[in-house]
Amino acid sequence: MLYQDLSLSLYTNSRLFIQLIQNYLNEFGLTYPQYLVLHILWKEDGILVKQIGEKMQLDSGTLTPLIKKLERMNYVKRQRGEADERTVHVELTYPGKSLQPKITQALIPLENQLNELEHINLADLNTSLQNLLESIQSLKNSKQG
Amino acid sequence: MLYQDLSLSLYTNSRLFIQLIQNYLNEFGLTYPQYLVLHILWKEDGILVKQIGEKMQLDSGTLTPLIKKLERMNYVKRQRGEADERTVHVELTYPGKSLQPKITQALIPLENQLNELEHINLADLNTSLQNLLESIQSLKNSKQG
DNA sequence: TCATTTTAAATTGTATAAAACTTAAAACAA
DNA sequence: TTGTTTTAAGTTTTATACAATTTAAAATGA
Repeated sequence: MLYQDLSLSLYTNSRLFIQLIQNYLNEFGLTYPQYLVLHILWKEDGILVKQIGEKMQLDSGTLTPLIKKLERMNYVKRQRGEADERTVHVELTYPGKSLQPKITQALIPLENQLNELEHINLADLNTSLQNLLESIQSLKNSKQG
Repeated sequence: MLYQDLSLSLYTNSRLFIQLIQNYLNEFGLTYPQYLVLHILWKEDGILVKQIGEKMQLDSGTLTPLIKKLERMNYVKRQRGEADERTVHVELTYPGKSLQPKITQALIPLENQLNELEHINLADLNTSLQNLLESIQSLKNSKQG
């Protein structure tokens, strides 16, 4: 029953890690999922809700209200696609762009703390989790076929 | 910025893994957190809400409504402590106990699927995540001190 | 003892998650 | 073309998470 322990480990690690990061996001009034959306946009601005959903594995049911919240905070602007009116492009506002260096700065202490955990190989763990994610996704997809 | 990828990996893996398990819990009308509480009680019946919270790293704000739901489903009974009236003991009912072999049976196909992922060492991953969890907890505690 | 502090649950309010459904637009197919 | 299907967002409902507060009981201390 190893997978039982694994699911519980993932569940608990995920929540506690997010709580750790959340400590540093509070001063900006951002939640972790909101921060993730901004993080994605800082790398690639103007993408569709659908594309954000693919990167985070979330659908519009979760993302639409979250992105509307970011819009009310004036960090992003939502824009209907002209060529395809079903789509919505999410673009950073100036305040949204300006947030990046501030948050990066604020997160440096956390990065330093985590780098001191020498007995943990973050790179290896990342690789293992990436492989696991692909396996889970293939299992989910194979159930549909 | 490795920890960024790590937090996203944990977040996504956790949710998708739970969705995978959830597929097998639907026939019992149970959610994953509800199943986890029952899983804990199957190993140790009659423990306190507080103790369940320590094992799952959740507090009464989450657990109280969840356990009340399990009580409405007639899987557990909540009982005020006699010696210490602040506490609440959670005990399995007969239907709650009877559920264990049924769910164990229903989860076998998932276990088989996961065992076929030979390129993933579940045991190693478990160990790494356990170490990570301890590190995260120590970081959280050190912030409080 | 009795006031103070701590503790275990419960409550309240906000923000996800996710399934199921709706809507409008685009793609497709006979 | 036009009827059917698919797709992208949005809406609704239910169930967590979690911070902050409240309540009642237990533990502590001068």
